Amino acid sequence: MSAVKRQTDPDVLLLQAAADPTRLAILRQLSACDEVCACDFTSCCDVSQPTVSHHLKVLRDAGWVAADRRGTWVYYQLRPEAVARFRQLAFQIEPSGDAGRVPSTSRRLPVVHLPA
Amino acid sequence: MSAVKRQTDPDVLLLQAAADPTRLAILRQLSACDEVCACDFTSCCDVSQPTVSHHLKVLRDAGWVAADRRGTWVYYQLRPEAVARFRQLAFQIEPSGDAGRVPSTSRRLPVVHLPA
DNA sequence: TGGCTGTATTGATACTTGCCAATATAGACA
DNA sequence: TGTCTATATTGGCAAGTATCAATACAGCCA
Repeated sequence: MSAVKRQTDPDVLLLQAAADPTRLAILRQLSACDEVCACDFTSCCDVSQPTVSHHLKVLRDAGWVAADRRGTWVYYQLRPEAVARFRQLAFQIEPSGDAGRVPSTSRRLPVVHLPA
Repeated sequence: MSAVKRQTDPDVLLLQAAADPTRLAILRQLSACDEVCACDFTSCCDVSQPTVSHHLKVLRDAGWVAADRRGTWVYYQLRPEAVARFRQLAFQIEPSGDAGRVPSTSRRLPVVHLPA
């Protein structure tokens, strides 16, 4: 039941895919270098090659990353659509009383009220 | 090892707390009404009272919500600091082509509608 | 005080997930 | 063809988690 519910909410899928230390490290790596070879994640994430491959699959299935095979190597990059959806989600969640206020710790971001 | 790693990254904790259908529903409810009684989540989330209480505890521990007891009832609300951190994270993850862009002035987010 | 209501915790269970070793697959090249 | 490298998948295990029933706790009121 809960498994069904979970799989039907794309936002939850997106969050779940990002909510892992290894996968968040992968996403951050992809933010820094726009294209990263799969073999490079093995060193940066301190896990075995099959584990990296597994996490990359999770990120692929969630729509976070796109894979591009060139010969033997597979290069990964962030999918802008997923990043956009993540940002929309970030702006959906806001203290209703504070709508329009920017906390001191954050950059000055536009407070956009997006449709559900 | 992974458990340790996970617990040491506050961003992962924040994401993990949000990456559950029930808890995301709670966060969205709190975005709509800035204060919600604990008893109201039972109906909106379609889970039992102990389960709601459990999820509220997870959100509390992650810093997402604050609890305010008034007599018998406990009212919950979003913590702006958590919302701000979540937004920072959302803008930290970006296709490298967008790096350094200031969102408030040029809000040309790659808003592409994702396929299901 | 006792009884009532709302909330939190405990205990048990089923499900999910992260991990690695072993293996399979894909492509390059001789 | 065969071998080599890079990547993906499988199988199994250990750990985590979502859930509810039962119970405990907190606060109101008679």
